[in-house]
Amino acid sequence: MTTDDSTDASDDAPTTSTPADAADEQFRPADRYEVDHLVPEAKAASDGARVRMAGRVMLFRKMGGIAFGQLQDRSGERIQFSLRKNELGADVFKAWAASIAMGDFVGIDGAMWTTDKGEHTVGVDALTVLNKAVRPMPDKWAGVHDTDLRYRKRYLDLLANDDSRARFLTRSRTISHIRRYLDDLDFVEVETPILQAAAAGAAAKPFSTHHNALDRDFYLRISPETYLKRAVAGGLDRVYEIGRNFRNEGIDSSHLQEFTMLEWYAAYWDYRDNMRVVRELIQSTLEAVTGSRTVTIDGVDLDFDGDWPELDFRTEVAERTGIDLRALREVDALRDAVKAAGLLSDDEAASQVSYAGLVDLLYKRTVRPHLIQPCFIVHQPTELVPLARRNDDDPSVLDMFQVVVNTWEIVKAYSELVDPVDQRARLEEQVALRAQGDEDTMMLEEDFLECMEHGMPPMSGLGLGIDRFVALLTGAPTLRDVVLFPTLREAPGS
RNA sequence: GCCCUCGUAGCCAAGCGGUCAAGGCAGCGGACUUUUAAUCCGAAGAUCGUGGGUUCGAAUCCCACCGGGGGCACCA
Repeated sequence: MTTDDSTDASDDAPTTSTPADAADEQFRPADRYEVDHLVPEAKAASDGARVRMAGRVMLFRKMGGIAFGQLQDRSGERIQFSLRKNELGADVFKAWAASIAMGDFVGIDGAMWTTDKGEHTVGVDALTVLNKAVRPMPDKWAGVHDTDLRYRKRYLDLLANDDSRARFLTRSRTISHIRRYLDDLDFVEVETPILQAAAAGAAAKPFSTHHNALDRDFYLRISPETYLKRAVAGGLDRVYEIGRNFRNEGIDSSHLQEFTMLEWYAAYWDYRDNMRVVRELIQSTLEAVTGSRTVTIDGVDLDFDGDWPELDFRTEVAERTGIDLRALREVDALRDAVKAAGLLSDDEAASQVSYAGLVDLLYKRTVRPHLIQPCFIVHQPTELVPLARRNDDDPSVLDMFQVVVNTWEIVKAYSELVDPVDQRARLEEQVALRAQGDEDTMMLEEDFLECMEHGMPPMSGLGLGIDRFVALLTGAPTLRDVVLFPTLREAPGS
């Protein structure tokens, strides 16, 4: 609607679709708006260049015959725009200046010019108010600090706090980089069921729900593992999935009940292959997203460069506690030893009915809190994961590793158990433990066992907690800061 | 579930037993043609999270509840 030669037509009334009396009449939102410049592009354009842009008004100030505002678009950057009385005419200037407020969405069309103070500015000669904000913006200087508000009304947090916006962009870039990396390794991205008849693939308490048409209860998946293995059995040798898992457990800074997990499975790989690939993936992602292989959190530099130390699970436990898991292979004996050493309280020790649970708790309590720099912790006792392959030289441990950084476990991976006889036996142990009251056991899926009986290639799988990884990359102290809309209690009054 | 802590207008925020609960931003009215959190003038906006209690008197002290944060417990 605006042409180049209308720019200097200071005495003509500019063409416009602006509702001049927005305050009086009922405002009706506009429809689409054609844009040809983003903020950084407009900033780079020379004086006199025509630009057509749309975005949110982040600042607006009027002073008699000129008004300045700042427009922010999806680039996240802001550009100044101006309305000038001597170019627009008194009536149009007055009407337009009155029709804009902070928080509104506007389309602007005009020519670039530079103010006396040297700021590159869009001299608006056609203004379209695209939509009004009825509620006020957060304080333009103080922003939004209340954490409750930041989580519940994330859109305000995103508008007011640049670091919040940056964090979610980092999250997005991280995930795209991971996709590209795996695609280049010839992986296929797949999607597997979230509604599952048996919550399998991990030791965790599931959410349950009900399917009306089938009149059948389902669990929300706690892990995609057994479905991804079915896909590999079907000939999709390298598969990955990035998706949500659900675990009906407590919330804290490193746990969410709904979290995003990357899982992949590669036929003919073992856990050693995965150690190499995941280290390279993490290093490459760090470089792509942050430009460095070092991350600083709470003043501590975490150095991801080079090889990472490899720590033996049982050796670490022994060094920290004096307890020899190689000798103590049975739950009651271990519990007595732990209690005797004063490592866990009676309640804590009693809370774990299984050997796996007790070993895991012991490790989390005594070893993991000391693991700050990126490291692999390898060869967990066999009982810990019923889906993992035993080590050939020492069947009491698994061909397994975890990556721990800053006391957070961000990766767990192992060579997969593909022997249907061993698998059935180990899942039956889980069923027995559940019968003894251990809720955190794996459910037995007959269909999965049947799949394995049809034959599965040797493979190794890996899980990486995306939320934790992104929190690490962005220095966020809690997972809630890297999830746009975290689950919270019901807001008061609702 | 337990412990600690916080909750004052749309936002930021002072007040921590004593007159009508500061101030700023945003919004509203006005002035101003080069601002950069523009400035100036004016008017307005608050069940002080909710409900009880103590006190002559409560935003301020106590109890309960709701919500946030941190810690513990549970748990990837």
